[in-house]
Amino acid sequence: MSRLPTVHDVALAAGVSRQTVSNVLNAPDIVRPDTRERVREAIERLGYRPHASARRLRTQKSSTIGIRLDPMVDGISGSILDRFLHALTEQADAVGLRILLFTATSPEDEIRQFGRLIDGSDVDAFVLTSTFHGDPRTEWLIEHAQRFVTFGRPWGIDDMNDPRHPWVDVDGRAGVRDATESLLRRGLQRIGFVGWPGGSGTGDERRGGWVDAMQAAGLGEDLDRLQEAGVDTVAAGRDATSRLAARVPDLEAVVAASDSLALGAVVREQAALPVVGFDNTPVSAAMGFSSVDQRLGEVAEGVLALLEGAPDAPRHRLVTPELVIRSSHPPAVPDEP
Amino acid sequence: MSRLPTVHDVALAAGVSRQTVSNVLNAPDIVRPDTRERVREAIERLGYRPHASARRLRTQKSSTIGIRLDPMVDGISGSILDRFLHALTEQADAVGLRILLFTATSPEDEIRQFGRLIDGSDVDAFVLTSTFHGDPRTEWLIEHAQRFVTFGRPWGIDDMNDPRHPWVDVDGRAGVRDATESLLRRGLQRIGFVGWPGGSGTGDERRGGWVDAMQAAGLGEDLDRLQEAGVDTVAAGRDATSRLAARVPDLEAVVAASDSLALGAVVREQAALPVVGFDNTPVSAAMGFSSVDQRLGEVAEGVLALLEGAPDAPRHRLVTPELVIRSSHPPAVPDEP
DNA sequence: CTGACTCATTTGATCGTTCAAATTCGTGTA
DNA sequence: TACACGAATTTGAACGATCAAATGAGTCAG
Repeated sequence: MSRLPTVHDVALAAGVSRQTVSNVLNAPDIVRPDTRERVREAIERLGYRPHASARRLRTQKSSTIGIRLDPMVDGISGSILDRFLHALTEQADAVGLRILLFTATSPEDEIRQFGRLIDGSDVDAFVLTSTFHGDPRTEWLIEHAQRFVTFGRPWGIDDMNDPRHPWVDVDGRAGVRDATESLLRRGLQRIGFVGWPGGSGTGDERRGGWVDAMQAAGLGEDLDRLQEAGVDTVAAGRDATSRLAARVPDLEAVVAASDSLALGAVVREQAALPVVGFDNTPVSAAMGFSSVDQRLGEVAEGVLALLEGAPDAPRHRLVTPELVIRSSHPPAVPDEP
Repeated sequence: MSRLPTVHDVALAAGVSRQTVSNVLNAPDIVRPDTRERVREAIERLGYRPHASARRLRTQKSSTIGIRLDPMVDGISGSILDRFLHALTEQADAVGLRILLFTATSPEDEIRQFGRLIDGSDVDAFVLTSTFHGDPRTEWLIEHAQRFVTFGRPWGIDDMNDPRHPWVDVDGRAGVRDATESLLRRGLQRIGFVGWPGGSGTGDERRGGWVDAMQAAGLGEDLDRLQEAGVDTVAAGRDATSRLAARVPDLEAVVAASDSLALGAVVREQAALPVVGFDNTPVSAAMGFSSVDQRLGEVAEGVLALLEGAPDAPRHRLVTPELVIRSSHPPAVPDEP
């Protein structure tokens, strides 16, 4: 197999100079249409591909996004990152960006990795997942003037609108509100909520969606009695649902903060009650219960847009999730016209 | 922030030439110990990191492994790739290799991507997952003299020992045999198997492990009656278990070819029977049933070893999985001394 | 017909590293 | 003393692309 063709070879073949070839690739509009076509034809004919490393050396941009591959989280929801990664990879590819993976054992270690990757000019932007209150990583990145976007909003008081911290998040509140309203619209009223213990921003938001919908429906009385909480495992979901069902014998449905909790509810209830989960994981599909889908494609799109984005463009984006209705959902009531 | 230091800066600081700095990094043994130390000190002091792209341009090696990120598979088992990826990333990093992700919509598309990545000198080796009978991808890679390793053995007749096709796989047969023997050792005898429909190499191997163990225990009579099959979903697992239980009322345990099928069995049986799955996914942990762990760390290690491996080293590796026993397993019988 | 101006294209230099060949230095041998 | 030899180090060139500045070809007003 002979040497791969370079800009030089293409230039020779098309009877133009190196730079013109380069321009056809990077700034087509400044090249006269007929030359452009001739060069394109030569590129095609020779099967030329720009050498990524050479380009990166010259431009001093790696066009690569670093993302930490989390150690498998406990719950079933681990696959969200997986799907997000898939969407991100696909869309990044379309705009000429690559995804470089790395691992870390702690936030501090992750910061160490940031340094390594930046110093080696391996990446020129980061995507962070699973942000938490007082996250040292974002602070470090801001301090060191690195490009990044977080999937997950910052949970500090004022951080949400800090223009130095771009973020994309899913509007969990709206998602759970939708799910609850969907059940209300079908005539159910005693709708319980199984969530996470208070204090996690994400969890509180999701609970808030349920509260919103119940109150709007004039069912704001009994909300304390109708909710239970547990850590994000199937067992906790099952137990929480048990407690709830014991306290509210005429419970009509359960909305859960995650598919893990929802699966616990489903296992416990043996499909006697409609259950709605959150994340639309393969498990919800497999078990046939409804779930709120995070629309990770849109999240990925938002992340890339913010990474590229002009400084004056909005610095964050809230994606509205979508309720996916499955067989265990109660049948729809004919809509009012 | 000022410009990052280069070999030149380090050379100046240490009072040597560029090349000596380069040698300290790439061939330390040809540099005199005291010079070496002086250069190392300068590197440390300046915080120098070699520029990855420059190095790759010069050496014409990308030190990057391409791996396709599968579109989320249906079942729960999607997380295997996830965990494999994690192990691979971690270990690759340790030997100076990077992992580059890409996506593809079909094997043909994947082959197109191979071409793209090779032509752009983005990667110099591939890791393939989910190999299947008559896989066109491996053929293409062999044809085009590309370095690669598959996770999953080739299923063609003679391919297994083809030295041009290096592979690492998990010995599913041994895993299921172990699982079955573990139940036999605890005194159970009527152990059913819920597998995939015949014809998939992996599935047939796993079934084989169950057959092996049963026959070795002198229970080879009724094997046809004791097995059922279904596609790899929770629902299929539930239904297959139902059929099995209907036919074999005194069924004592179920061994399944996957955690998806196993979950179906668990849901159906409500923990009345011990169930053993395969893959040790988070779901098995969450639901508390035993499962066979693929030891993805060892698989990753094997993959990297084969990628680097000398041509005369063994061209494939079979990893023995490990049974993870959980609460739903029957209590151990005191071992014979 | 000249000069100013624009648009398209070319030329030389450069990014940071490593390869290959050249140089320097110390040491042992005839 | 001279010479060869090997080890340690240095020097010039190259990898393949893009940047910045220079050149060439038209076009139009004066």
